[in-house]
Amino acid sequence: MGITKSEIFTEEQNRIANMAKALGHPARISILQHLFQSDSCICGDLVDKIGLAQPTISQHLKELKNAGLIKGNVEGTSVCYCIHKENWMEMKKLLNSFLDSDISTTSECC
Amino acid sequence: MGITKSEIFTEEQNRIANMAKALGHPARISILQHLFQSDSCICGDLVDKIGLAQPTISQHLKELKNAGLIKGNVEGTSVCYCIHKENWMEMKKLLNSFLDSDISTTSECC
DNA sequence: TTTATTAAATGCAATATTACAATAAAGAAG
DNA sequence: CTTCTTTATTGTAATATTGCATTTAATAAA
Repeated sequence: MGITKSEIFTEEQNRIANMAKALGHPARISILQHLFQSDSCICGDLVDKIGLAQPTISQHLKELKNAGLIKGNVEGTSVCYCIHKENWMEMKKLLNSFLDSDISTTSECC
Repeated sequence: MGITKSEIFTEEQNRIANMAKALGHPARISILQHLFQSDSCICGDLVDKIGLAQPTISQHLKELKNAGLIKGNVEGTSVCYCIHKENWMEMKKLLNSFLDSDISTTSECC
C-alpha cells in the first residue's frame, strides 16, 4: 500500500528509520555537505551548485527541516540555511547506538 | 518523476544515500536488530516476531541483501540470514565519515 | 507604485515503495 | 510419489517520492 506500519515498531526503531530516510537521497547528502562547509547557506547557491531545479531543492530542504537536521533564517529576499547542531548531534548518537551494535558477539551463521 | 538523478552526484554521495535508504524503514531496522541478537536467523522466526506478512518480510530481506548488509544460507527448507560483518563495517565507516563532519568549524548562521 | 529577486507552494507526471493474497519452487517427511 | 513446510516470486492496490513548470508571496530596488 506504500504506507509504513509504524505502529507495530518501537519508538526507537521508527526514529532511527526516519533519520536514515532523511539521509536517503544524494541531493540531501550534498546539501548537508555544503552546509558543513558553510560556503553556501543560501538556498539559491545550493540550486546553482547542485544541478536540480529550485522547487526540487526547496523540497529537499523542507524534508531536512522536517527531520530537524537543518534550520532556515529569512534574510531579506533570500533564506539562509544551516545545520541544526543540537539535533544533528542527537541524530548521530541515535544512529551510532544502532550502528555500533556489537558485531563481535554476533554469530555469522552463513 | 520519482526517479533519482544519481548521475549528477558523486559516487560517495550516492553510496552514503543508498546505505541510509536501506536503513530507512523500521522493519529493516527491526530485522537487523534481531540478527544482531542472533536469536532468529530464520526467516520464519522474523515473520513471527515482527508483525508483517511473510512476503513483506521476504521483500525487506531482499533489499537488505541487495544493499549487502546481510547474507542468507539455505538450510533444508528454511533459510538462515545473518549480518554480513565485512560489509557492515564498511557501511559503518562510510556513514561515520559523513556523520562525523566537523560540526565545530561550521557556523550556525541562524 | 512598479519592477526585480528569491524562495515557497501548487499541481502534475513518472516512478518507487510498502504491503499482502495467491502462487510457485524446493527440499523434507511420510 | 505425495504431502507438508518454508521461502521466493508474481501480481495488484494504495501511497510515497522525485522532479519540474507554473504560480504565489514577500522583500528589495528603482
